[in-house]
Amino acid sequence: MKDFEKQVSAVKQELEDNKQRATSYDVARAAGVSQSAVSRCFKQGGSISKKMRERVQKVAVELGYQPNAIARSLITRRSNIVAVVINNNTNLYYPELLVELSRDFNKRGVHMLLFTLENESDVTNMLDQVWQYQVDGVILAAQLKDTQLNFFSERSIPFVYYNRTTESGPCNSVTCDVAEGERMLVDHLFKSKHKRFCLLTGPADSAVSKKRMQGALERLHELDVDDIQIVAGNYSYSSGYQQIKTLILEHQWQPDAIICANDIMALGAYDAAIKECNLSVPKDISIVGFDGAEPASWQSYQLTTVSQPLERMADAAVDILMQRIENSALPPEKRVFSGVFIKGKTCK
Amino acid sequence: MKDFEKQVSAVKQELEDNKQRATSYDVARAAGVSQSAVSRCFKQGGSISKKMRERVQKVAVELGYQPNAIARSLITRRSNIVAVVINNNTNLYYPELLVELSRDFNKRGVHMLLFTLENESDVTNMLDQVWQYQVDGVILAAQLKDTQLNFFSERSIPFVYYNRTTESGPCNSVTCDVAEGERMLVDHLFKSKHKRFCLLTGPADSAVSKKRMQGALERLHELDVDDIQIVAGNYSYSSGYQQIKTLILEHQWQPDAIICANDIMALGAYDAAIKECNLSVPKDISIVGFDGAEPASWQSYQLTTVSQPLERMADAAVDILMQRIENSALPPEKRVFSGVFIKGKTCK
DNA sequence: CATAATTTTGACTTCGAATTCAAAAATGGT
DNA sequence: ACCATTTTTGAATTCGAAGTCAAAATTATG
Repeated sequence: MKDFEKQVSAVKQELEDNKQRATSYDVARAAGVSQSAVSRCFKQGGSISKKMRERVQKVAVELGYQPNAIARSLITRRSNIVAVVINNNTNLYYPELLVELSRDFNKRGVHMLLFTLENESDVTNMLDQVWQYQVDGVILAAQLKDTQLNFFSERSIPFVYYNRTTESGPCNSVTCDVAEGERMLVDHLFKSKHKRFCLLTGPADSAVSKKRMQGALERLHELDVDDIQIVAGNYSYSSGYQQIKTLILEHQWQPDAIICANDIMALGAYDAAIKECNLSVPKDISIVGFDGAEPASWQSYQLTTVSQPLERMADAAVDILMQRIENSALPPEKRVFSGVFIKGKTCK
Repeated sequence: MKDFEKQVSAVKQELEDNKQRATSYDVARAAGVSQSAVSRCFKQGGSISKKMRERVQKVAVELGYQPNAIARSLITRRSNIVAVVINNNTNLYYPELLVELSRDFNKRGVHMLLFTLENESDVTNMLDQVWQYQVDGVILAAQLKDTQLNFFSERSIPFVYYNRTTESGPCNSVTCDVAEGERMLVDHLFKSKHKRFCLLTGPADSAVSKKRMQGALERLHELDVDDIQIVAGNYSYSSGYQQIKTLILEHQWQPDAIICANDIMALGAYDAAIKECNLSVPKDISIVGFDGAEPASWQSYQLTTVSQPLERMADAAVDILMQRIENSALPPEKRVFSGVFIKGKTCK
């Protein structure tokens, strides 16, 4: 056995005895080089000779060495971690979003720290954690107060608002053109002679719901429709079900079209209309949603809706964020995508 | 202005000028104490006088200081980060799981690094990242090869298998008693005189599907049923739809009961039976699933299924993992939960 | 072959918080 | 008021990789 190999296995033995993981110093010692050399060896484009690189790499593999990302982050001031914040109490369709974001970030060697918010205290906690963990950036798929957004700006942590934006002032955001989408839906309903409209909203504090309902209302007003009833749901299937059941059976007010703030509620409304009110969809009543959630396309439903281009929106969000991380001087950017009208079978 | 306040605002100014975030040294300097004191102040049960704590805290707030979690992790060898790995190409119901895990971990001040796997190279990449980021532990809601599991054991990274387990040898896992669940379903069908069974499986490489289908098969054999057809799906709604449509319309073999590897496929099967084959459920054909996914309970479906106690399972997984993180000497533990039979309306 | 130009290398410092240990301060008992 | 005991405090070290800079090794040039 050569001296070289002897040294390697000695170090290896020592690490095992002490149950320690290999550090760059260990690799250096085993390979008979300096720690700097090991570091450079793992750095893209580091100034290092081929011979040295091979030698170090061989030892690194032997010892199971991988650079400690924590230590690296400390000195480089780059954690390669981004926070993704989603709002849990809304039934908007986030699962697919997470997968999509994860795919995009991983491609760039960036990792996702996931935060799910349920109440206000979660928000402040999240802000603290984001700060403590030195995340490089944040994707916000949750509604925050303006003062909470300031938290990021003050600390120059780049962030992108997903599916939301700020009305006043600049910020990075990726949204779907809600007004346009709702217009398509309303126009479609109007053209087929619907007269009495019910709007089924999301939770009162949801800006997304507000935006969508407002979009629909505006168009309805433009078309001089004023037979409108507004009912408050909370994005969930059961809220859609209950609200429509109550509206029609108890309040005895029967719309000929229901415009829902999201797809899942629309499915609830659909089931209530059919099962509870003995109505036929779309003969007696039409129903539309918004999102393009998977179940909306199932045979039993085939909901008429506007589908958000989730994949492109996720790509855009990641893109915008990564750009600001690389170059903090870039000005804010709002990217707006058009939704796709899906002609289902829940409208006349 | 007192000397004290003067010093604080001087430091604050300096940080702002250099666009630096406050460190414990800055706080120490501003408060006229040592860095050690600042550190102790932020440590639960640190040996520090009330007066000092208040003084430091006041300055910390003033400077917007929060301990740098990265630096802390480096010295404490505890990142307070766990990796959660989910398999993306299966349509099992993970979204709720993520929310549940997130809630539990956050309660304990632990954060989730999310990994979604799509192919084999994602796995090796994930393993490297887990190692590099010094995660304290791992929740595995994805199928891994034995050699890949060894990666964790060799490095003594605690991990918990979710919804899966190893047959041979010990490991931490949280599962639902699949055999028992399938037995309930089969028995239910058998009692109501079903004779011809179709099993609709998940993807061939899914251990979960294998387990579930095997459970159903075993019980069927015990009951001396042998009129069984096995059809391969992939957990998705559309695979369920297509496979059942094809089976009944083209192969002209009509079962009187379909046992699906998961709920979402069962819903596809349901729709295919009704819309494509003009059958009535449950009069002509019965359908059962497994999971307790949300859409299965919707009025249009009301699927008969076995529901997994997701919340308790998530709690258990977090619990087991955190225990092993605190105390690495604990022996492995397999926790098995019973599923809950949900008598829907898709069975005679 | 000598010298200049270039590349490669290693010693040392840095990032920011936690911890050890000894010194200093506060407290208690008489 | 004195000494013993306990509690607080701060100086110094540590974690592991990356970057700076000067020394050493290599290559190029006349």
